[in-house]
Amino acid sequence: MKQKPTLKVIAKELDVSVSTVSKALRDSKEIGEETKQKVKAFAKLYNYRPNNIALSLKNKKTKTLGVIIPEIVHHFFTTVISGIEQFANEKGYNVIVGLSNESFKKEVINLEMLANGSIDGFIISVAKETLSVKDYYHLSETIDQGIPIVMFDRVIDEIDCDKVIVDDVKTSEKAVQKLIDSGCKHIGIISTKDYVSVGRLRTEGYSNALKASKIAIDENLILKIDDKFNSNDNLEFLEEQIHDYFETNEVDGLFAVNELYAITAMKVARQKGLHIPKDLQIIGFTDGVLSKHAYPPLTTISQHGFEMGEEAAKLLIDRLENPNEEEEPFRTTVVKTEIIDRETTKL
Amino acid sequence: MKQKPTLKVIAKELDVSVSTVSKALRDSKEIGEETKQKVKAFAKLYNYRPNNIALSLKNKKTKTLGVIIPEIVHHFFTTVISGIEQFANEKGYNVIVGLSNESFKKEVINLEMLANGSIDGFIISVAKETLSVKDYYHLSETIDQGIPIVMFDRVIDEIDCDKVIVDDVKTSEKAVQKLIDSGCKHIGIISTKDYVSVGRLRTEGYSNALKASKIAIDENLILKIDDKFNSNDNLEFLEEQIHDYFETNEVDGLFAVNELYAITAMKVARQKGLHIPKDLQIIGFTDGVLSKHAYPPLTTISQHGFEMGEEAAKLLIDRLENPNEEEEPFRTTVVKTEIIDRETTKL
DNA sequence: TATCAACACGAAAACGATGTAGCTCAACGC
DNA sequence: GCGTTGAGCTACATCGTTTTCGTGTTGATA
Repeated sequence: MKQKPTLKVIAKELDVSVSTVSKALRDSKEIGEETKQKVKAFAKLYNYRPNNIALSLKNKKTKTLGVIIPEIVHHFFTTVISGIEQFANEKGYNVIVGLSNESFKKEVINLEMLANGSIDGFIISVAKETLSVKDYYHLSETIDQGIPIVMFDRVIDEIDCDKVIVDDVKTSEKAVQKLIDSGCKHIGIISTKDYVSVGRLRTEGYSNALKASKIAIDENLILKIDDKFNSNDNLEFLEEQIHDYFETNEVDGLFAVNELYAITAMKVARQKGLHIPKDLQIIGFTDGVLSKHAYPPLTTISQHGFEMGEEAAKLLIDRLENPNEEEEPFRTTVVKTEIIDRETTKL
Repeated sequence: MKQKPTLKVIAKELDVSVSTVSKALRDSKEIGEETKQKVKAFAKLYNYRPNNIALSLKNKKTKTLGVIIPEIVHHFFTTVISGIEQFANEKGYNVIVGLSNESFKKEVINLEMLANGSIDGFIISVAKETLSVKDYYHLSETIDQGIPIVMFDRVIDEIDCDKVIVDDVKTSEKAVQKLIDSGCKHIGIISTKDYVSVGRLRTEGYSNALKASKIAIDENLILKIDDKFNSNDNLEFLEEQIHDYFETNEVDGLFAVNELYAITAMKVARQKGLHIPKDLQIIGFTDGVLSKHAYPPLTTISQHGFEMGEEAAKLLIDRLENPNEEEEPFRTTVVKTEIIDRETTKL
């Protein structure tokens, strides 16, 4: 086992000083050509690489981004991570991932674990529990300490920072409008409780679309699922709720705020003998593997997770590398969405 | 914006030495009770946290694990990451994620980017391209430098290190046996090219099962997909290949080495008017969201990704924290698998 | 011959923390 | 009165780099 060489050992070996080695490797003009060559050759031979930790300490930059998400077993979040990773890597940054598991406490712990010098900035999608208890101290404190945060998807209006979102309201309007245009008369929505910002906004879009077409809003058609936890932990619960919903409501169009809700609704509808899209048209939100490979393939809204990730990384790295007295105003990037037409709608 | 305080500023503020502050905070008996209290109170007030980077440099340990996987938009890998993350966090470790995108070059770059002090050890599932070009220098060199590696799922026999795998051969045997028991007479397999270890082993299990039942092996029934790249990049290609396969072969049982192959096969079969499971029974490998939410829900083999992740993290951290002259023999943990019976098989 | 760049290099501080070794002052024993 | 002891604190080295500020040796110039 050959240990990684340090400047010191190279210096000793070559009988020069540490500074000389450092400068030679960085091609400083202070060092003579001959010495440079000698040092470089030696460094290459022993495969010298500067120790990142030492550099981080010196530069007070780690070139590492902390990404904290509710769960990773989730197509949308993984595409976002891909985007972050790609952009970050291009810029020479690494990515540390922390999972909050939708828990407020774990989110706080993760933040604290990393906000001690390990990372330069955060990209975060807030846990449902955090949104529900409305305790944002850990976030504001982190920002206060000079560590920038970029929020994506689930954002907090009260916190001032860069954000990457989709236009949930407008997008949902478009989706519901499509349902209307396809002839649906009784359009329902399966959403989340209002504390989840995206759920609230998408419900708002749903209402807007109906109003615009002068369709009365029937509160019974609005189902707000209360899933505080991981999406897969309470699948039966979800199925049950949707089942009850179908028992008490007759709908011919359904807008679901995520693909799991959409897929589950399809499953329940099928059990009830409904044919999709003949008897019931469905549009989901978030284009993931489930939508693509569902039967029938689900018409859905793509929110371009990869681009959201890229954009979030870009915002963060921009801010990190241009600390213009941090007086730069905070930006909110709206990533455009797109309806992917598949087979659960007629149009 | 209040900057994070360091020992130095606390020391100056309280008019004691840096060492005193450090020791007071660590409850050293060298320091008088009074001073301790004073320092602790001050530290709490200003929310002092030791700088991780400085500690890493001093201790030559980063308490960070590097995880390099082919792609993250993939249910199996994300469950593994969840497992890694959970175990690592419990032990006070962080997780840096690197994506190889199935590319040899990106794998090498990722390894080098992290093997300069940023991490204490690696957990890796090797890129397909790496397996295909059989160039393992970056891996052996990393190990040679004293950075331990744990491989999972896609492992390399020639490299000596800790490994976490499932018993692909035995498991596949069981699956195919199940198909035989369910009355299938013409059983096919959709696998990968042989350089992907898991594909080769699962094909081996397939053959074994047939041999055990004295069924002649028909090479035509063995389809080896050559997808060097990301699973989603060449979906049409995959579909085409499977389509051709069905054109030239009559099968009533199918074993697919991953869920995407299985789902795609179901789709093609459906297009050909085959009823599942009446006309064709299918078993997949890897229990993901696709299998669970497919129509009909796919009978599949769960390889317990979460446990694999936990196990990998455990092996790595064990080795990191017990550097018993690194003479500890390398271990290979075999995580047990399980057939999840759903609706694409009769039994 | 004294002066002065230019050149090539080294010493030392700094980043933030820890731990060893040493210092100072008081109390105590004999 | 002198050595010993211990409590309580500080100085300093260290981890691996970078960078600023010297410093000694040239060779050229006035």
